[in-house]
Amino acid sequence: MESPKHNSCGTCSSLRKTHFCDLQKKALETLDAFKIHSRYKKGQVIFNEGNSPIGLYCLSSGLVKVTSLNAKGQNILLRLVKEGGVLGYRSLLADEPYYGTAIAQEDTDLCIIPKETIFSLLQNEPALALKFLSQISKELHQAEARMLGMVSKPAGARVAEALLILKDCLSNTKWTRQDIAEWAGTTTETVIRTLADFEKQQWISQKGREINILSRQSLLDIVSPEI
Amino acid sequence: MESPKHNSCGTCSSLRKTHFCDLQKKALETLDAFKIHSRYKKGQVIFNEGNSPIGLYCLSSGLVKVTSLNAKGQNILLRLVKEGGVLGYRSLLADEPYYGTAIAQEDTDLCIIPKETIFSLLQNEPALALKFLSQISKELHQAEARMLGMVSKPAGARVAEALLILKDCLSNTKWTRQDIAEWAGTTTETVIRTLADFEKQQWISQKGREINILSRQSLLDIVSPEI
DNA sequence: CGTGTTATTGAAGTGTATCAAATTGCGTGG
DNA sequence: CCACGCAATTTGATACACTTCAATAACACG
Repeated sequence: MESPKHNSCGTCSSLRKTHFCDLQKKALETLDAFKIHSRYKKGQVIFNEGNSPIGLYCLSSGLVKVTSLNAKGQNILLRLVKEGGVLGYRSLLADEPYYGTAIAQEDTDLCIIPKETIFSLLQNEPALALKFLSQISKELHQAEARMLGMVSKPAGARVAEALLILKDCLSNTKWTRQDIAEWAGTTTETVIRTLADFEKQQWISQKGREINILSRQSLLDIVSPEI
Repeated sequence: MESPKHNSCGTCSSLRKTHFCDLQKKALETLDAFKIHSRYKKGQVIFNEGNSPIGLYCLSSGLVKVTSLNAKGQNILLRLVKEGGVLGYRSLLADEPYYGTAIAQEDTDLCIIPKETIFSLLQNEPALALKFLSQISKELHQAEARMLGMVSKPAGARVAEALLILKDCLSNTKWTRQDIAEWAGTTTETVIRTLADFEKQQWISQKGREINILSRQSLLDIVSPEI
């Protein structure tokens, strides 16, 4: 693995994918001056439910999942963040404790931008604030859409959706049946039975724990059935 | 009914409850210059799912509900906005069409702030942008918490929650069993059976279509049961 | 090559949806 | 002001998708 070349945001390979891509040199230097680079191994916890945010996490590589405990004591996968994405901004901006736990799903490189730095940037860089506004607005949409799905779509459709999203996000990650269940808001047993069903329909194939999508369209069809 | 004294935001009775409360005189004058006052009677549609946002709605009085159609064709109540609240900002900021329909639940007075005006304000008033960031972040939390509840809490708990929220929001509004069902993500029949149950437990009383909460604590207990 | 984790299968139970039909409450116009 | 008619509410019976629990099988990892 190459050594982390994170002396400067300007040379970060993920800069162009981040919200900070359009910052002027001077603002980037401010970022550089205060950010703290950090590295997490697969499985390590980045922050815990209940913690108070100390800053914003910006991923330069890897994959992080944020899960939250529901009323039945099972975890639900709230979001996935990959390189170029930001993590922990919701709680930071709302000035609330984290309500989810962030775990490195793969080896992850990230920078922590201290609270004061990011708030100062947001105040001095209107374009940056607007980018955050736009992103959170989109996530709010996704969250509400997902809520609608949870009450109205059968488990099969939610499993299909989870499959597509997880595969899209990172296909080389070893997603377990439980990961799928946590996204779909159901149990592992239901996921297994549903996957067996999908296989019978020739929409996917399973060898061992691997899942291959054979007909993406068929899955999409049951996610959003055309009336 | 008094005539709408909406010549100026500075004299608006709801100003202090809005995100615009801390604006300097000059910025308020900009708002005044471009805003359009409008009035909706109970039941009237303010915007429809699929429409493109033309501006931001700021309520000076009344109550608006935003609902969205789910996969089974039933409506789900997404949010309630009362005086001082803003409406339609999510789609505006994300630059997406509305995915919900806004209906005046009561006679409503509001001002439409054109898209250009609000974006210009957000760029020139960092504090305003931060307020919006904070609000949307909180709503994202609520949406995700609600999603967790939808998959993990039994219908009874969701009905109790809906009761509390709808009553809190405006107790003098005539909420129907269907309104409750739309918030709880269930059917009117289940709501009725659940309410009958609550009445038997002496947590509420029903006379005709009226519902009175007798023991708020008991309802809270089943919403978030202490383990 | 064993040991713990993940996956699989089966049977039983249950919370809710669904459908249909009766009843009540409420606003409206005669 | 009453009666009418429609909408909202109520109740019952039935169905079923999904969870839950339990026990076995396959896999991956040291």
